[in-house]
Amino acid sequence: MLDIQALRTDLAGMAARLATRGFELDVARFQELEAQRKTIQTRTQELQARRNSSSKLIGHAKAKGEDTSAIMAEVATLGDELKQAEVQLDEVQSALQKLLEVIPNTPHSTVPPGKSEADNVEVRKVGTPAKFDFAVKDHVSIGEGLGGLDFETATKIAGARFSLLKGPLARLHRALAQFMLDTHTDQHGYTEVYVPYLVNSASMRGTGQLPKFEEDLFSVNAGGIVTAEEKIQIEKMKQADEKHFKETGEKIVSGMVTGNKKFYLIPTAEVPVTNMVRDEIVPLEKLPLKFVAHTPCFRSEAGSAGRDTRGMIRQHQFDKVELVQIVHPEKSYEGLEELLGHAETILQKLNLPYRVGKLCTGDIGFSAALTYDIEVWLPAQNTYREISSCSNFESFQARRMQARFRNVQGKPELLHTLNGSGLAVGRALVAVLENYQQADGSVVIPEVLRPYMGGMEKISR
RNA sequence: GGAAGCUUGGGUGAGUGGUUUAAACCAGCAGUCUUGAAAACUGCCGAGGAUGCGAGUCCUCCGUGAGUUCGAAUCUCACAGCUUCCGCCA
Repeated sequence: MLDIQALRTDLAGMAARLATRGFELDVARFQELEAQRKTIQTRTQELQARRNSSSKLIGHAKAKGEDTSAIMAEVATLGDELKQAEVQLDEVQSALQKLLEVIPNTPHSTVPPGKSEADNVEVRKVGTPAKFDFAVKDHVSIGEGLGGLDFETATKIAGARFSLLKGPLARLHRALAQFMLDTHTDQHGYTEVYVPYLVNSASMRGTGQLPKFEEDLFSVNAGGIVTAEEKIQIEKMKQADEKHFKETGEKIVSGMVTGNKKFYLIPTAEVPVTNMVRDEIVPLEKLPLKFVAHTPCFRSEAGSAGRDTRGMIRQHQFDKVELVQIVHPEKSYEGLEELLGHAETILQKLNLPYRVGKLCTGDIGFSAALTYDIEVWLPAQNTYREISSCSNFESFQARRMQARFRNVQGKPELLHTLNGSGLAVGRALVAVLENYQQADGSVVIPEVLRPYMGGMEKISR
């Protein structure tokens, strides 16, 4: 969420910055709502002040045993007007909030201008793709050839966009995750955390997935899956009950129909980990906070029908090791470079060729101010594919979450949040299979992973 | 799933309808004293917001949301969370 003060003081400037990333801010609407808010808020507060002082007078008078009927008659006339003003204020405030919640972050000044993925800027290329003296196979053929990758069974169990790993390949997948976690905790100073995979809507709101991207998420209702029709039915029953109790004045008994609790499946560990500091004031000396978590990630892939349908590139469920830093605002860009380096280390240790790119204004995510993508070389596709995305969100998420620290003056100030994949485990597995494949269909295990594979050097049929 | 209790500024915690503005203590900050530190003493010390050039004035917040009232931390209802016990369970 953007700073509403920034919008009030420099609306045109903010609109211009948002325009660079292709977002058209409804300036007229904002101004209209702001004008309304100002009028209504001032009037509401004035009425509240009058009510408060009159009520206080009644208290004084009653204490002295004086007659209060005159003041009470006067204050009684305030009631309706005040209630109406409060309702109006509430409406305009929530309209403003709604408008604010769907405005993306402003890009950092160093973000290259551009419209799409094609305008992203390459920062560096590391490692050289190996030359193969045989026809390379993609990870699907390699995995199936080794008997360790089984999409058919996964489809039977769950459906499209799921995968099933078996034997040494399942272990290799686990080895990758373990290796990443150990590297980040032992060498990069991150604290490992284990977190909930289901979160509430407040957490999704905090990191920016809600309210705008609900269709990308999976959700569940505690107490069983509830269909849309059932939901409507429950809502009707609730309303009928409420009406009944209001009309009759009967007491509502605990255990009557109540709302179902909704959980969202995390699309990334960013959500639970970053929300650790939601509504917190972190002491200055605790900064920076650096957390690493290995979790499954669940994405509906609603907008990507037909894309990457072969293999395990784009799945409804995949594992990821996520790096999160919660830092002092002055340290966030320093932190981003550091975090990016930590993610790169994994690829270097695995000896996988990759390149780093800076996303342009048109391709950058909703909440991010600056994003680096790391793409790993996939020989079968003869191209680099995204395996990590490292972003600085500045105070955008912190403002939504009210995540703050106490500055040297002792005043609460918004933190900056950063995160990046270190790395996507499924895609790392794909990269290892394809880059380490041999002519006979076997796959050599990268040296750093062998301790996690019981010393195994190669996976063959 | 059942029962009981609880939820108040960074922490502990008083506060059962108005008489002052949420007491007190701890932590924190500043100062006095001291060669320095500690102790002691003095003062400051929740968050968000409106308005104003400013000093200031005002509003909101006692788990969340409704309600009763001229007036609610306090009364009523619902929900959430925590603690303990019972049941079930990996």
